[in-house]
Amino acid sequence: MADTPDRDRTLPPQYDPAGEQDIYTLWERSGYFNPDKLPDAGEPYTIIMPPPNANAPLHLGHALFVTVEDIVTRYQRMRGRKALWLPGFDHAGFETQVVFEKKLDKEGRSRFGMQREEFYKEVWDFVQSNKHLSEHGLKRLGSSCDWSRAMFTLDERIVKIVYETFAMMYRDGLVYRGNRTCNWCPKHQTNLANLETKYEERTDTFYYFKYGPFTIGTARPETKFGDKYVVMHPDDERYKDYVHGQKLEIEWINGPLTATVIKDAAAEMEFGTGAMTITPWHSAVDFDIARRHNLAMEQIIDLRGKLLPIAQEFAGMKIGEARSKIVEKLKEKGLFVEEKTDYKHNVQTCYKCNTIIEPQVMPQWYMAMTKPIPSSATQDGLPAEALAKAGRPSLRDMAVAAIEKGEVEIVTERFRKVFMHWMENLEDWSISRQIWWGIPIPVKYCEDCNEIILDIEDKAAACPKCGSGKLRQDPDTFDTWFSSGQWPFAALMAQKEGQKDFETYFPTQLMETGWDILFFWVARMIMFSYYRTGKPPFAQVYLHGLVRDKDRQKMSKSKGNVVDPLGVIDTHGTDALRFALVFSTAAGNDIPLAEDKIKGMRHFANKLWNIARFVLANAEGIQIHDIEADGGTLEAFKMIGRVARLKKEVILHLDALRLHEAAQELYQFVWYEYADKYIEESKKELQDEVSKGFRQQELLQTLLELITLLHPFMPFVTETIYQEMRKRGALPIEEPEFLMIRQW
RNA sequence: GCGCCUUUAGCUCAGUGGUAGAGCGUUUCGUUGACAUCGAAAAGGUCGGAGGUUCGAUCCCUCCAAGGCGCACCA
Repeated sequence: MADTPDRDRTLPPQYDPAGEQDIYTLWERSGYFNPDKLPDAGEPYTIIMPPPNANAPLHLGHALFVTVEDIVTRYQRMRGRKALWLPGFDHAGFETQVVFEKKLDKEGRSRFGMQREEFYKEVWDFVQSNKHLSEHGLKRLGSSCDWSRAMFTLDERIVKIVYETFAMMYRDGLVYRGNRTCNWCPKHQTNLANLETKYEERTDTFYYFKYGPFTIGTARPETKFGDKYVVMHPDDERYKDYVHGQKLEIEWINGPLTATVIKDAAAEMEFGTGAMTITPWHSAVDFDIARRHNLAMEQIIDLRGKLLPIAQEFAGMKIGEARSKIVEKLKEKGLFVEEKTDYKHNVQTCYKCNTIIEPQVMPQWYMAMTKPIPSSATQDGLPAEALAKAGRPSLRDMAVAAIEKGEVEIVTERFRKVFMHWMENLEDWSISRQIWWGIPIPVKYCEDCNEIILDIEDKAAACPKCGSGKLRQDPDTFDTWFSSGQWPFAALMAQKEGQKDFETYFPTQLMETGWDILFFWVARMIMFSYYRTGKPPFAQVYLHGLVRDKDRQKMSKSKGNVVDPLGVIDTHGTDALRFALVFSTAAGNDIPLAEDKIKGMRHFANKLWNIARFVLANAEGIQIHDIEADGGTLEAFKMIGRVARLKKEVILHLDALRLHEAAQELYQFVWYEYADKYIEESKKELQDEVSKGFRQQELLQTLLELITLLHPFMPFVTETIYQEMRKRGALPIEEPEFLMIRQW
């Protein structure tokens, strides 16, 4: 339209998401992501971002959490709150090390051939570059978080806080060194927490062998070399002639040995023959039996999963290949009774590599979950009733009380139940890992007297007990959740001196994360926070589900169904992706996300754009003013009244974190009420010179209200429209520079 | 073993104590200015089954069926 006088005033008929980055730059430069810069902001509203793992590119899961947290942050900001959304990145210890080792493997290298410092340095660089990529991705998603406060879980100030907590807990006896069965992954060469293992059903062969006068059953003949205890239930009539402690000379795999009869209720009468031998070094159940009766234990399998010299001719063999050979030998010796090949049982495996966990007895650090916290520890913030009820509460009790009291609200009832059920069965948490990437455990051991020396400043030169100068640094690192569990208070405490962030922004209001890390992370954050600060870390927990593909399949690289959020943004725009992620998505439910849905939401963004185009083209040169002052039409008040009612609904939904309902109401109102009915009517009204002026006002005012309500969901298209209105002088001068900070 | 969840239109999912909604899809019609990334209209559901509470249930309770999930775990 070369002959149109106001050519630059004609908006293109399609919304172009390519301009999103410019809008983001404007926001960022404005400084308003930093709540301290917000004019006249009221009470703080804080969300601590679950720090993305700095080991991989962003996926749709990130897009989802960003969308939800950004909607809430923008909403609260527009409601006058001093809204802080604090970003960060997680070094993600074991996870990152696994990713990095895979990378090494591809290059034909291995960490076992590297110096620890060299390895650490390479992972550090890898993580730094990933952090930059992630930050860029988060920005493209429209995150209105305060980058000036961004933190990394390995920042010196964070580590210091983590160490302080460890020291406090050590003095309170809440972390301790325990020498017992741990979950050893022979592939990754580290101990794992129970949560980091899973059970897989396998069908194996179950063998019966003659063990002196008994027939014992086992699925693992290869562990049985050292078995010199035979256990049965005290009430088992079949074995009533044998007494506890009785010695028997028997013939076993590698010759004669003296066996001892143990009576223990752990042996189930219904299982197998009711008689079993035990291998305490490689089974937690057996370990408990051995400890109850003070029995000897011996290691049979080394840390790589190979048999030790006790296995004689089998020594050095991988347990897998040794099994059949050992059975063969027992057959030759006439000790074999029978085998059943349909034995179904669950084997514990590493959650990362599926390798079968080989229980090993070795010293690890543990956190006591159910032990009463000594009265010297911080307990101020606990509700009095909860304290009374719990007596001297443990870490677990504090978390349970927090939920029961409602100091921490888990938004969906379903997850509250799941949480409580998990808390009931809580066992001590093993927090040490034999990996290199992570926060080192700040402990030294005296080589001469074995004294444990807590040394959080790395200054100890001599053993305080025996004076020896021979100290050995604990080579292990913390479970990454030990540090991220402290994140809500640590990320605020570690900010610049004088900013008083912890005082201002803690406790936070909302924790938004995936339900899959409810136990790993949320539960631990609650416990750490009460312990360290006496307060809950957050008032509410909103759990989102997994983003799946259109066939409800989990997205994974191996299936090749991974959708790259940045690719989606390139084709459909951030707003379309964001709206698709919250539309029709109730909290906690998984989200099947088809491209069609994103496309549909892109149509909506475009619809909004064209609504604005129509309104602006038909209200050229008009500035919004108070219609009531000059007596508007009845229609106008009806429309404005309806928008006011819509706003009330949206506020109710958003306050209750029903983002999907707010989104649906807005969608339907904008499209079916405002566009299809009101704008269609307006075409006639605008022809009428008498009603024209009012109608222009109504159209503009309604548009401004609607983009305001939609802004948290679709920040880019709404801000673009707002800036266009501003440029054209449609907005009164008292309106703010950005829609982002316009108050509802 | 302990516990949790789901079952609503062809598909994917919202929702409510008073006889149901959206997106996508389907059918028919309609394009000289907001938008074909559109408009007008339509088809399509006894809200898994049985029983109960209620004046009234898809929504509350019980049982059943199918599917899914979490925790724990016996040699």
